[in-house]
Amino acid sequence: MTDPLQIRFERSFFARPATRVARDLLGCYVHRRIKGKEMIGRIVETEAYHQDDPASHSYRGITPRTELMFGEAGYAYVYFTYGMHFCMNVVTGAIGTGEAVLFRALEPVSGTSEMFIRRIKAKTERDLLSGPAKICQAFDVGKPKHGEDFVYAKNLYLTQGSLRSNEKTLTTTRVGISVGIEKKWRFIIDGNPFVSKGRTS
DNA sequence: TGTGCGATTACG
DNA sequence: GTAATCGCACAC
Repeated sequence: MTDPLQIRFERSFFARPATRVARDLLGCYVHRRIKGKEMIGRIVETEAYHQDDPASHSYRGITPRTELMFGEAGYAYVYFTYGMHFCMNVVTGAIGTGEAVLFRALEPVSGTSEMFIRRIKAKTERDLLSGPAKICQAFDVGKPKHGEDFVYAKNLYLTQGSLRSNEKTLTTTRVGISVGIEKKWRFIIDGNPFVSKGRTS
């Protein structure tokens, strides 16, 4: 397993079509620090959402909930569903387009004992981050406690990484992205090795 | 103001 | 297979 490089992304990385960002995020790292304890997960499955996809929240245009998806790329779009679960996206694309990439599964890299604290029902490491709502539970990402929107920005971030195509991981049997088109799910195995990215701020 | 259902998870 | 559980979007 590759060590996290701790190189952050520039906003321009996210200001591209969701399908591209979803692919390029595979192998990258999600960091979450709570009270000095850091948790890291490696992205092994993503899902791209955009305005033309009936399954996307942005399909019906700008609403109070989806306003974020139409805004500036790089912000976290976190939504609540089934009355109990939160799921996290990163907003992509140009301002005015309703796009985002959902973090569907991560491979635990470090801070697993901290993850188990919040993932009460997880029995194995594989259970920790193998689903979009599990990621939010493990990382304690959900409704802002005091009514703020972006309180997590300082402690939740992404860093660059890479991935060998068709690599098997702890949490998934298939590494890749999926794109929803008219409620039919197309799963795309990532076949393109990542080019190295220059250092960013 | 009412209602149907969801980008899910866990358990039987 | 299905309960849990509530906010959102749209119908009325």
